[in-house]
Amino acid sequence: MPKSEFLREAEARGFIFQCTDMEALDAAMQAGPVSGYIGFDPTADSLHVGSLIQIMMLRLLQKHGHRPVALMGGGTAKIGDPSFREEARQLMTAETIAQNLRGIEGCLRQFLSFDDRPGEGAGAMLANNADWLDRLSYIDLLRDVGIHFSVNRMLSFDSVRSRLEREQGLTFLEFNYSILQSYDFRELNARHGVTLQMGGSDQWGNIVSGIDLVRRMNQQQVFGLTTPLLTTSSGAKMGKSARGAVWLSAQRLPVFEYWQFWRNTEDADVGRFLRLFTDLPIEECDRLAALPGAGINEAKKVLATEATALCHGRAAAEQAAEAARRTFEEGALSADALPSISIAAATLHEGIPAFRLFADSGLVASNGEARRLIRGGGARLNDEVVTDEGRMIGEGDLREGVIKLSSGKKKHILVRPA
RNA sequence: GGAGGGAUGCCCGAGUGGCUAAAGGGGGCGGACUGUAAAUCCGCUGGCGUACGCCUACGUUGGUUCGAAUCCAACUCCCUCCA
Repeated sequence: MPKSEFLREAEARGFIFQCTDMEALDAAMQAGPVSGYIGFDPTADSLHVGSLIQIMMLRLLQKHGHRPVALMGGGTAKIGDPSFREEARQLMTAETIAQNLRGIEGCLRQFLSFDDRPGEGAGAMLANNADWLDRLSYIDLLRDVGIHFSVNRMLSFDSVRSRLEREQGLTFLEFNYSILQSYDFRELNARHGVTLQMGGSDQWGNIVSGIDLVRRMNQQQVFGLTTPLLTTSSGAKMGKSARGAVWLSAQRLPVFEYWQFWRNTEDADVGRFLRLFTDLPIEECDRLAALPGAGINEAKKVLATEATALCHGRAAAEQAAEAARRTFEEGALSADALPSISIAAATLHEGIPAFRLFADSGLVASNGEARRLIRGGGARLNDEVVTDEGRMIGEGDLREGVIKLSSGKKKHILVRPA
C-alpha cells in the first residue's frame, strides 16, 4: 500500500495499471515534489476524451504538490508516429503543428494550473521535444544515445517481434521512434529534473526504454507509471460519439454534446468514471454509483456536470445541464445552450426541403442519410415527426425565432436565420 | 532467390462472366421496450436526383467480352512454404 498522497489517491481512483518500482517511487514522492510528464502528439488542434485519463493524472499530480509536465511531440510530429501505420502518416507542415500545439495547450490549461502557486508547489510546465530533436546531430545521437541501445534487446520487444514474425516490413524510421521517445525522457530529466513518465499501458515498452536510457546517460533512477486502457463496460473503445471523437475543445464539440457524452455513460461505468474524471471525493463517487435503479441517472447528471465543469468551466457546464433538463425532462422546444447553426434568411424565405435542411444542419452526413432518417421516422421538426422528406420548411416553421431539428431522441440542433 | 495463396464496402468476410451497390456478421444510425443505461427485438446502412434514372465502388494499370468483383496480362503490397 503506497504511503504518498498522490499514489494512494491515484490507486484508489483507478489510475494505476503498472509501475516500474512502486516502492521507490512512493519513497521519492514522500521525500519531496516530483516532476512527472506525459507526452501528447499534436496530430489535431484539440485533445479528446481518449487523452483525458492522462490529463487527469497530471491534474492529480499537481493536486498533491508535484509538478506536471506536458510534453508536446512537436519534433516527433515531423516524422509521424509509425505505431498506427495503416499508411505512412501524412506529414504535417510546421504551421499546422504550431497551430495544433496552441490548441492542445488551450485544452490543457483548462485542467492544469500553469502558474506557480506559492506554498503549493510548482505550476505545470509545457515542453516541446522540437526544442532538442530539431537540432540533434545524427553523429552525436549515435555516439551518445545509440551506444546505449541493444539491438538484440529491441528485437525482443513485442511490438518489433510481431512485425518481424509476420515478415511485415519495419522501416528504420519506425525502429528509431522509440529511441527518440527515450531520448525525450533523458532530456526532460537533464533539463528539468523530471523523474517520472506516465502514459497509457500501451506505452509501457517505450517508458521502460526511456528509464534505462536515463539511468545510463544521467545516472539517475527514474520511474514509469501507466494507466489502464479504458473501454466501456460493454467493451467499446472509450471516446467515440455519434459524430466521431469526443473533443475537449468547444470549437470542435459543443459543450452541450460534451455534457451529453457523459450523461449517456453506461450504468456499469458510472463509478469508475466519477473517480477518474471528476474531483469528487471517492466516498461521494461510490455513493452516487450505488444509487439503485433509475436513481443512477442522478449520478450520471453529476458526472456530466462535474466532468464538463473541469473542461469548460462551471458556468458552461451548468448551462448545458439546464439545457438538457429543459430538452429532455420538460420537452421544451428550445434551450439556448443547444448547438445551433445559422441559415441564410433568404433560403428560409424561399423554403427548403426537409431532407436538405437536415443534411445542411450537419445532423446527418448526406441528403441520402437525411431521407433514410425521415423514412425511418427518426427525424423531427420542432418536435413533430417529419413524414415527408420533401416537406418544405420555411419562415412559418420558426418558433421563437428558431427551428429545432432532431435526429432521434438525443441529437438536436437549432437553426437560426441570419 | 524459388513455389504456392491472397488483396472485396467503416471493419471482418462470402461471392469466381449478366439476376451484384455486391450474402452474412460486426460497427453505426433510427424505431420499440426502458431510466437520455445495458440487454433484447425490428428497420436502415455508397453519392446525387421527387422519380423512371445517373455516377462512384471489389489493390493499380491495361486487355478479352454485347456485358467483368468474377476471365487474361503486367505491376504493387501482404501471407504460407522452400533456400
